[in-house]
Amino acid sequence: MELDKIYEPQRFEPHWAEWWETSGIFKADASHKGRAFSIAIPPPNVTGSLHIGHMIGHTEMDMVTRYHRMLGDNTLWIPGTDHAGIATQMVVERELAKNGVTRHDLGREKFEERVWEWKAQYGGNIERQMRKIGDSVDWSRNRFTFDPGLSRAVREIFVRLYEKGLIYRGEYMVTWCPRCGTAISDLEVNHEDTAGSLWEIKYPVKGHADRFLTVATTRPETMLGDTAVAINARDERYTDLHGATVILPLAGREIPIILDDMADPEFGTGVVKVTPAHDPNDFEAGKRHNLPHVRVIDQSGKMTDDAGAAYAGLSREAARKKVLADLEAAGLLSATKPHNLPISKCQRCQTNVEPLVSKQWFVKMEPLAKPAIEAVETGKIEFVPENWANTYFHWMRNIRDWCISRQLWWGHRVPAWHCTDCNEITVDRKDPTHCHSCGSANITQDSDVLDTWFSSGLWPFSTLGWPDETPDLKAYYPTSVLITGFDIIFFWVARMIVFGLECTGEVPFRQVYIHGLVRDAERQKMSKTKGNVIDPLEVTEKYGTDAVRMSLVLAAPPGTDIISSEDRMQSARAFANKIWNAARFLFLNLERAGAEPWAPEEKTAYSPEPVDGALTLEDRWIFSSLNTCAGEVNKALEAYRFHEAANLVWHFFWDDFCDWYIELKKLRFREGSGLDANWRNILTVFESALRLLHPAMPFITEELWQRLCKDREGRPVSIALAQFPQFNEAVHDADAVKDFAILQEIIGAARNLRADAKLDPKQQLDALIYCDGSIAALATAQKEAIERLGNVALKIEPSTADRAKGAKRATPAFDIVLAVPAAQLEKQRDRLTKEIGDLEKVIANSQRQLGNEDFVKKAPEKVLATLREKLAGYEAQLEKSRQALAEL
RNA sequence: GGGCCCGUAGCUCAGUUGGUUAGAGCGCUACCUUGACACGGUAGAGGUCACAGAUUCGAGUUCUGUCGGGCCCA
Repeated sequence: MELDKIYEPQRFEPHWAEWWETSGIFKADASHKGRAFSIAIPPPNVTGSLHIGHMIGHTEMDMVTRYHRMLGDNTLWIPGTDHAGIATQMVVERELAKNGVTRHDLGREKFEERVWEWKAQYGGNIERQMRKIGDSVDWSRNRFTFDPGLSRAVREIFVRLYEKGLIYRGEYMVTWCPRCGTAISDLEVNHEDTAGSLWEIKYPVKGHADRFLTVATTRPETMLGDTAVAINARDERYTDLHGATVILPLAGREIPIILDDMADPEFGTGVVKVTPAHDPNDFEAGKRHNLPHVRVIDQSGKMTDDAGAAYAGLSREAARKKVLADLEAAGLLSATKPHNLPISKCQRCQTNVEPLVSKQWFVKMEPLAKPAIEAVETGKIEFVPENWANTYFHWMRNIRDWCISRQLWWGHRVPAWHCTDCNEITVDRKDPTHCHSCGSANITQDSDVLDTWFSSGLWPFSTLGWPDETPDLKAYYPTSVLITGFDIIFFWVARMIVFGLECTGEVPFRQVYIHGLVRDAERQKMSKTKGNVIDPLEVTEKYGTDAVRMSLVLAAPPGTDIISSEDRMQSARAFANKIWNAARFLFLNLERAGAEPWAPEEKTAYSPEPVDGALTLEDRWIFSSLNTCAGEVNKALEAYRFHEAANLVWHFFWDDFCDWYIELKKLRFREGSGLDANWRNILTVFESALRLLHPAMPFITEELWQRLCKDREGRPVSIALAQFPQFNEAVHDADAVKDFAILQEIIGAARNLRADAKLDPKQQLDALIYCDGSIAALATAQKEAIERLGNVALKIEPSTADRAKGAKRATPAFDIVLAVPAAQLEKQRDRLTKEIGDLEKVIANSQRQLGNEDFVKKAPEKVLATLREKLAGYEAQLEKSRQALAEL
């Protein structure tokens, strides 16, 4: 039973991590009778590895899952990963590139095989990490967004939406990444404020010698694709030019001057260039005015032939330089002004994105968004903290159609076939052999794949077997809560709500808990590209998984970001070490007492057992304290106040259980006593505390619980399956709590007086306590405790007795005097003087309040009564302190 | 430009519906290797709750404004 002197989590964590999986205790059973609690993991990217940011979410999910499992709920946590279209394709292409091979050399089919091979070999990284950190997921239900079942769900919803007219294909301006060679959604773009320039270019007006229209632009290279310039109709400066044309510099093309509100007369020269093929606003303007598109930049980011022979083939950057130089030479560049502008970059590869017109597939979002907004408005889905609902509403109410096609090879292929004979499209749940319009067999499947988030959006129900009505779907859907970071509210949360309602008619989850992001010491978001990620495996190796989990949970109150710091991990490890050593102490002394290991019959709340026919104060108090703690922890966990739950058990275990309870129980240990009531009480509290701690610190609690309970008959195989402690009104002992507080005050006063006197701490001092009635009874009963913990020899005197010489502390309940030589009393004097000053201030304050007629009239009686009571207390205290000072 | 959040002890942060002399962890100071724990114990120092108004008998907590910082969206 003996434990190592120092807590070394590395020695037992791997064992329990493995056993939790092989024993199958987290495997859910859909036929379980309990209330269902289910949670779907936000599927991490299959190419990814767990960073510390995931770890907070995983810890919170694990805490809430373990908590519900211990409540006896029918609990399921579904793990899995997503296939991460662009990211995975990039990884595999990079590998091929090492051998000078491109995906085109392999061909689509072979390439896809290679990706599957890669996935089999490296894709399990994040799952291994999840096993290591103790996630209590059901691995038998592990899912991948590209699994056959989930792919069928994707196909089903695509066809449904297509049939409803909610998926369409068309030529629109989309955000294009020239490096990735695919369209991406607006969400996959980062905007960075960058110092750039605003160039002013003079466009000669045709037929008006020496008349120019000056346009301002941040992207001069796109002027080659201008097909108009716009002015505002009410701009009087240009009224005479209505209907005129200008000659596009460098290109020599004649383009119209159009009247459009997009030109703001107040801003700059009031003239804007219009490039419908390369700017979203201009694209719209082009539609309004029927302007032609001149495409000057291609899909790889190079200038096209239409840009003119002088520019064709140049990169965007080189073209800009040349255009500016050429304009300058022609005397048409009138100004270059510094200008800050947002530059849009591909989230994956940081390449500047390009707005391009191309043929893509879209989901019509507005009709789908409506019920999704209502679900949150009516409270069917609740955001925690609730202000995140604003972010959600804002996005959903301004939603734009979703471009779901990607020009990639890794992903769910668009289930649409194009007919080469009639040009119609056939979309079906089963691969068609002929065109549904003309019957021709000359059909080919669309080459695009779907956005990964299209499949992730189905996750809460596709993982449970949808579109089939499986027992899992019936038992666990809707899921209970989604726990995730705010950065994917749009990407994922919103789309799950949309798809959940559309596919199943029900919300995908009832609550959404949004946690903060973990930031580094400079408050930077952690990201692979910045290279500031903390590897959770490294720190869990160093401090133990439990300590890292605890440190994160404590640092993560709802609605705040989490600053990751190794200091916090160290202090959490110190806490784990404390638990370990408390157990070590108990086990050693249990052996010394000659008692066999023993654990109480499992209950959710306990009352203390009498020792030698009577309940001890420390037992009455600690059971009350445990009871209160259990109640508060339950409340905190129900409300997703993880940090509060962690704080409560920390305080209970360290301050109450270790510092007071164990210290007092040391007085009652007798060698060879066997397993007496003292021991049964201690072990009962300790075992309950382990259960309270288990959701946050699963490893150390499992290790110690197994050692403690291994021989108990009829026990669950794991603490993870034991019941979670609950509050029980009947157990609460208010008198004990009150008396114990006075005991603590007596001991505290003795220690404080001694410390101020700066005497040898080993020297036992005489102490006299002056009190009457119940306090005197308490002091008498707890004489040994006071003497031991205060290191004094105690005498109890009536309050009327003359005070002895020495250091004195006066409180409402008692006075205490420590026999300290007069020479050591200086600090006492300072302290009393300060105390008197403080009291005078507080009394003046209270008197002023009570003297205020309005206050007395309007404040509730309860507040008045407590204040009067307190004032009386302060006054008595002041009197005592003054007297004490005088007696020094 | 629209929206959200933050400003409390040296540092990082709690403080739920307004009502004890505002708390924790780390750090700091002094003392202590007392039968588990120095990853420990005991005692202690440290705050005009960013600023200015308003509401209220009463504001760290509600409202308005100012300043400073962060984030999201356009």
